[in-house]
Amino acid sequence: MKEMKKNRPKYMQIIDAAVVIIAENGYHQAQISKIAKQAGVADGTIYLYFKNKEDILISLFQEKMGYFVGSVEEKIAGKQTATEKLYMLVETHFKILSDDRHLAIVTQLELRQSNKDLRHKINEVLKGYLMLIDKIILEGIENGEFSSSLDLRLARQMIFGTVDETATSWVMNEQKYNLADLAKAVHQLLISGCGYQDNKPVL
Amino acid sequence: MKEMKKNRPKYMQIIDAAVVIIAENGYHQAQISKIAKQAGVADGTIYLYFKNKEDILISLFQEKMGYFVGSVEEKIAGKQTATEKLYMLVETHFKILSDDRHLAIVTQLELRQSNKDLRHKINEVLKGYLMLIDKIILEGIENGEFSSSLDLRLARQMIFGTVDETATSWVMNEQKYNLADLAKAVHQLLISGCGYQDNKPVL
Amino acid sequence: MKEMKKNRPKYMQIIDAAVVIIAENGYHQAQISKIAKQAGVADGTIYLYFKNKEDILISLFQEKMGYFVGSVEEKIAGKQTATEKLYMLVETHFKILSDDRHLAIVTQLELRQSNKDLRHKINEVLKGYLMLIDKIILEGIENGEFSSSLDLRLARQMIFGTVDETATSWVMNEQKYNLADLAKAVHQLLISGCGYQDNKPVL
Amino acid sequence: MKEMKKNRPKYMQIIDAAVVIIAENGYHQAQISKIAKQAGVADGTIYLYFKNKEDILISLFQEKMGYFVGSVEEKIAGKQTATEKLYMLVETHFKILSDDRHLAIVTQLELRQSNKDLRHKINEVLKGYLMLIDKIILEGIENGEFSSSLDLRLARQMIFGTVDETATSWVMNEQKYNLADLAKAVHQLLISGCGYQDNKPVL
DNA sequence: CATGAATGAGAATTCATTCAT
DNA sequence: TATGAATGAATTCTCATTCAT
Repeated sequence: MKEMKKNRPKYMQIIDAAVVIIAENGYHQAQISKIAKQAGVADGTIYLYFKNKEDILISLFQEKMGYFVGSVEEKIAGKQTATEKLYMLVETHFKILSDDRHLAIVTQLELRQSNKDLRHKINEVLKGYLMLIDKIILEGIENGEFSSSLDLRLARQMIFGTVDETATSWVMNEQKYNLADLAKAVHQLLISGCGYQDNKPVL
Repeated sequence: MKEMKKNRPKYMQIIDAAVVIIAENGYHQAQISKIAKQAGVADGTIYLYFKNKEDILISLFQEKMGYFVGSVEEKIAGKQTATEKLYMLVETHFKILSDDRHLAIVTQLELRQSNKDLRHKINEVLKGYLMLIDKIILEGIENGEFSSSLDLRLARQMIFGTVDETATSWVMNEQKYNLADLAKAVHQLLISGCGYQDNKPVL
Repeated sequence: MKEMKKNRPKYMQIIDAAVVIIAENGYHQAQISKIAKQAGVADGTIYLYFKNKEDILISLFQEKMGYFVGSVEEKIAGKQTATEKLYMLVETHFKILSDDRHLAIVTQLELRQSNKDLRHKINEVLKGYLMLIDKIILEGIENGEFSSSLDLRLARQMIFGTVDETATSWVMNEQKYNLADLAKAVHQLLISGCGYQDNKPVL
Repeated sequence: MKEMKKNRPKYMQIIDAAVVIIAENGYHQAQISKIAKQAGVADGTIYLYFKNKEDILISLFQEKMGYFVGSVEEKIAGKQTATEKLYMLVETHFKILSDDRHLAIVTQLELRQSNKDLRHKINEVLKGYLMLIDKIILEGIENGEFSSSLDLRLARQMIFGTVDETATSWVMNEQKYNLADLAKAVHQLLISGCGYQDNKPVL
């Protein structure tokens, strides 16, 4: 039944309105009435598509994170090496945020203000993305691109932590510079670290 | 005037009460009345030491982050190489959080629920810590330990992002494993990255 | 026009659905959408048969109270004395409620939660029943069965108040005992009161 | 702790304000803000004395019903016979309602619109009053004033049902006549019933 | 006749902050 | 200094009713 609701045009209309309103007003100033107005529907209509306010936020995150995972998977598909795949992940991640500045503000800053419950639910959704990272790491280890002594969890946390922190800093600096341009250098860092190793570019 | 207040015993008493209350109840359930009760003072008394609720949280972060920076600086002092210094930073960071589980919950989870304004102020406080990281990176580049092509900002974001994400995951996993034990592997990752480079342990 | 509507099958279908829904969910949880679902029609269809929600409840009460009055009149018809007629009234009243536990809950508990306006309208409908009681009392006074000093209104209020309170208590006690069995004793009380008067059973 | 609150003047101030507001606006139009304004306090102050809106209503009923029971007990104290005691109960009941027309509206009409939960709680409070009735009935049976074949529950339901219905009718007729004047006749009815029994006044 | 998606008004409650004592 | 009773602003969600199909 909910699947049906998701396919009705107002479902995405409301989610997109929520992204705009939260980005422009902040999480705590994003009242349902504002979102409804932005979406061009009545307040009550929101509740035909979402159980409550929290449900809007989780759905928002699900939809957008689904797009993240889908986009990355698509970009990765044609690549042969884990190194190249990791690059596509970083690039795609930065690209999507660059292309939708509202979304960037919402995912990097505003949604983190949600309470613990919501954050745990968001983390569940995030798992799909983290598993994508894991797959790349394991592939890299298997084919000898990556160090065989890598701790999967720590490597994943470095990759996600670095990408996320880079994106957050960019948003907090009001997106003044070009995030997408950083993909190459970030990727290089993730592959080779800070240390001097006769570093040749990896790509 | 504030300096004077800081020296009065109730100042730290209230901050410590805030850490406990926020850790145990969550950011949004940490009412002034609860903090006052925990601190053993009346609600109104809090306002003799802090301008408002936000001021408690910033002060809390300042005090604790000051301790972070101080501790790391102390540990670093005796080390010769940037590599060693980076290790001490990671180790100390993890150690402090391991030793004060309430503080870990507050800084890694709860305080991030604050609004954008407060987060910007917290970021100001964080700068002292980030500058410490910068100093290590620059030293590493200068003496040839680190790659000369490092982008200072990105390297800092990788280091902080990785350490922070590792700590946050640990807290979200209810601190089930030993965070301090991860310092070595995390440090290795930061120095050498994921890539295969005939990886020898760096320490 | 309304008469025509009453004859269409969906009219009673909706009223019966309302009885079930109100009995099972309570007055305030008996939404139009639930009643419509139970009746097997669309929400909007309800408004083809009833002006508004209040109109459903009044109509419900009218239909059921009409059945009450009709049943009592029928039972009374063959009886000679006012005493016997009063007995038939009490017995029939209890019998109808015993036979339809949903109806009992609705009339004794749920419908009383309606607002003052609706209650006044319900009282109008109730008048038909109260007039039946009046007729019995007057007949009793005329033929010497009842005290000639009876105040008609007070006697009516005692009879209705007693029967109603007995029924309500029975419903609030979850209909655990047999209401119909109480008819004789209640009737005796109404005729002879509490006082000791060499009480012989009146029937 | 709550006992302390009850003794602070604002406790009764709020309850009395609630009686006025509910009587004048009806149960569903008695918003907290109206009650607060009438009581001369801020909305939030209400919640220092009452857990929630329902708690105001239960407390209101408790306080007033306590006054009912207390008044009746006091009046009964000096009387010798159950017949006289029953008279005092009816008279006091009618007198209290006559003297406080707002209270009459609230208890006879408005409070009955409350939901089932609240009604069950109100019924608990009512038990004190019903036990008073029971005591009178039992005493009357023991000393031979009342019929030894009385069913306690039914007799109680007749007495309460009659008094309550009489009061409710009076309120629904907008208190146009004098309720207190009816005490004697109602009492006579309760003692002797409708039947002709060479009825001499019982008092 | 029948549908059911859309509407939009309306109110209880919390909690940071104040200020008289 | 310290207290804690009082303040009052601010927002989600429900559901009777409508009307285009």
